[in-house]
Order: sequence, then structure tokens, then C-alpha cells
Amino acid sequence: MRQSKLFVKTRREAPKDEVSKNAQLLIRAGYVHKEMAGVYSYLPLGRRVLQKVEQIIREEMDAIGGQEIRMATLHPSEPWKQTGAWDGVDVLFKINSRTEKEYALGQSEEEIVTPIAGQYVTSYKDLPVAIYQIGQKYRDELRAKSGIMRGREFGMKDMYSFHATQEDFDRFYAVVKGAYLNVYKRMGLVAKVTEASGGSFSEKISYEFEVLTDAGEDVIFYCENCDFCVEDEIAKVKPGEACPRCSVGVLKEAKSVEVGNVFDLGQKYPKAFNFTYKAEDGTDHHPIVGCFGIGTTRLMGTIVEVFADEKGIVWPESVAPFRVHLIEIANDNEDVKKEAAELYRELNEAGVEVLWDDRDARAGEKFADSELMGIPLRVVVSEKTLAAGKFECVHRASGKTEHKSITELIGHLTA
RNA sequence: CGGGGUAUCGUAUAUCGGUAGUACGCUUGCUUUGGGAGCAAGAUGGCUCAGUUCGAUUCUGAGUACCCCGACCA
Repeated sequence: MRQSKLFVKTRREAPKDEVSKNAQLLIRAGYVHKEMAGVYSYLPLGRRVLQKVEQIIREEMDAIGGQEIRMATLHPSEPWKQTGAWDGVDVLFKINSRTEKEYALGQSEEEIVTPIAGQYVTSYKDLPVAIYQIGQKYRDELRAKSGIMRGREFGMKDMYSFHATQEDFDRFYAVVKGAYLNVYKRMGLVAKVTEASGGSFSEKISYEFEVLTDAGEDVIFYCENCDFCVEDEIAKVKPGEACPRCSVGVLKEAKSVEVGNVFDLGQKYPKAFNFTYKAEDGTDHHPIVGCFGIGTTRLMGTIVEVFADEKGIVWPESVAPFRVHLIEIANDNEDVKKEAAELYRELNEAGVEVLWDDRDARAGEKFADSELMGIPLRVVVSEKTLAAGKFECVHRASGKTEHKSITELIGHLTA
């Protein structure tokens, strides 16, 4: 992509109504546009990042047998009334049509997925099954905050699994946990599996996946030595105490953000929708349902919060909008322009995503913009590099500079 | 939802009860060119509705939007 044609521009200052780091940087760098409190549009760069986040999640869900679907987000009111959530869930957006017919906007999809599954899962032979979708969710939050981390409309992957037995759910939960940890790891994040309350959703405890950051709203107690981790709300332990699991480590307190969760929903929804399957012996049973969520937009915000430095965003390669930021410092030197165009062509041919800053701007502005945008590798083409016969390659994350020929560079990027 | 705050070109800000200025951005021209350039010329603004006043962007009230703290949070 040529930056001179890019739909958005960067700006020096963040709007004064944005306080959170993620929103300030994402707006300054042109990734998102705020529509209202808690609602953001994703512009070309932001859409690319979000799509990469989604694709990583998609790959991991597919790898454990999840089947992707796409459910409606405009919901009939009936299933919500049937489960009691119409009046019981205060974040549910309810809307009326011109003819006073009632609808809901999807804030989670149990009410929709359960009847769908009920139609196709009729035998024990159909179990287990896991279906998921990646899409928009709507929640009537009393107070939106933290930029894209807690909005009224946001992106989420939600998977629902159906099982014949509790043992099978437990088995699948362990599988999903592994897949989730893969998702975070692929984005450079370390998530802690945390015991939390099931909320109004489930009487059992749930598991949350928490990433340490001061931008988060949760407080967790975790063991320095083992993987014990618990939300402060339900903790029977205190920071400073010995870890109840390994008894070696000491518990520490930290702020964190929930980037995923798992709920054991039991048979609540199949019961509400009279969803049964035939067991081998011909008797009817309600399946056990699991719900597994990952907030995609929140994850994007978390990545910004965790990796950004004083100059701007720092994307991990796996989710960066482009792999290479090609900076041309031409000053009307036709040879430099030609060289940049040639490098751009070769990188594209090699399948490397490149943002080519071909704008007629000064070097300082281009460098500052590049650092703000956070593309992992900056490759400079200028009279200097032309004379040296090697391009200047600067890693955004480490600041490390290397000089590489075109073949070395392509070899490195396609290795 | 309780409490607090804010509202001025696209963005950030200043001023003032008497025709609103600056910086960045934008347009045009010239110069400049490896860390957000310089000069010149230009376009763009008082959230909405009432009230007070000769006159309101400024004061008052209501509304709306946004932000913060808390509560809430599938």
C-alpha cells in the first residue's frame, strides 16, 4: 500500500476526551475513529489489525474442531423472554420497531445458538460439537471507558460447545484452554488462567484469561512460582500469603484485563429451550453447554497497552497491519524513488505486506509517523542507503538497526 | 445510576459582556530536505433552546454530548 494513497493521516495530538493510552494512540495513528462513548469505527489500518487478530483466533478454534458460523445480531425478543434475560440482563439493548415489535441486540448468543443447535443435535452421535462466530456484540454499559477496552459495541469471538457428559465438557475445556493460550502467545501476550465468579450466568466458578496491565479493570492474586491465579472478588487468599497450590511461591497482587473467559453453563439453556438428544438407550437428555469468549477488539486494545512505548504503538508481527514500513527519503532524487519502487515491488512479490511511505514529506515526519503507527520493521531507502548498497532496517520494538541488501532482506522476511 | 467536571475552526488551545486570536493540519506559490522545515497568501469556529442585556461565545436556566470517580459488569 502506498501511504500517499492511504485514507487516513496521523495527528500530533490526541483528542482531549480520550484518556486511555490505547484510544489516544489508535486515534492519533489513524486506526480508529470514535463515534460516541464506547463505540469506535475501524479504519483501514485498524481493520487490518483486527482482521489479523480474528484470523489467529479462527485458526486456533478451527484447529480444535470449532465450526465457524455467523449468527444474527438483531434478535427476536421471544428467546430472551423465554430464558428470563429480557428482564434479567440489564446490559441487554432492547429496541422497538415502527410497529412496536420488540427486538434485542445480541450481547451474547446463548438465546440464539441453543435453538439452532437444538435443531441439528438430536442424537448422542451428534455430540460433542463446538460452534463459534466472530462478530459484533452490544451491551448497554452504564459507563463505557478505557477506549476500545470496554465499549457498548465491540468485537467478540464466542464459541458454544455441547456435550453428553460433564467429563466430556471438562476434557473439551482443557482443549480450549490450550487453544486460548496459543492465541495469546501468538500475539506475544502472556495470559493467566484465573478463577473467577460465574456471574449471573452460572453458579459454578468460571475461568478468565487475564493479561497483566494497569489499563485493566480487574485485580488478581497470582503466584510467582506456579500458575495459581484468582480474582480478588472470590479469593479466599490474600497477597503476601503463601500460594495454596504450590506452597512455595508468594501471592502477588496485580491489575489485569480479561481477554477471554470460559463458562460451564450446565444444562440451563437446553432446559429453557427444551433441547434434548436421544442417548444410546433411547432416553432423552439435555446436553451440557460450554461458552467460550474472547473479546477481539479488547485484545487489540490490550496489545496496544502492553507494548506501546513513548513514541507510539508497537505491534507484534503477527497482528501488525503491515510487516514492513518502507520509508523513502527521496528529496526529488529519481534514483532513490526508482529504488524504493523496485524494493516495494519485490517485497510484494515475495508476499510481504508493505506500507510504502512515498509521500513528499520530510524525513523526521516520516520517522515519527512510522514510530506512532508501530509497524515492526522500518526499511529506509535514501541517497545514503543507495550509496551503501544496503537498506537501513530498524526494528520498532528493539530499536536495533541492521543494514541489508535486497536479497538479504527478502531472505530474512520470508525465512 | 449517584457524585464531579468540560463544551470555542479538523485537532490542541487563548481571549473577551461590544464584530474571536494562536499552533498544527488543509489550499496556493517559492525555498528547504535523515528526526514532526521556512516565508508569503488563503479557507474553516463559539453544542442546542430559552432568559437577562442596547448588545451574550462570555452571565443565568434547561437540554444534549463527552470525560473522570464510584456503583455496575455474561
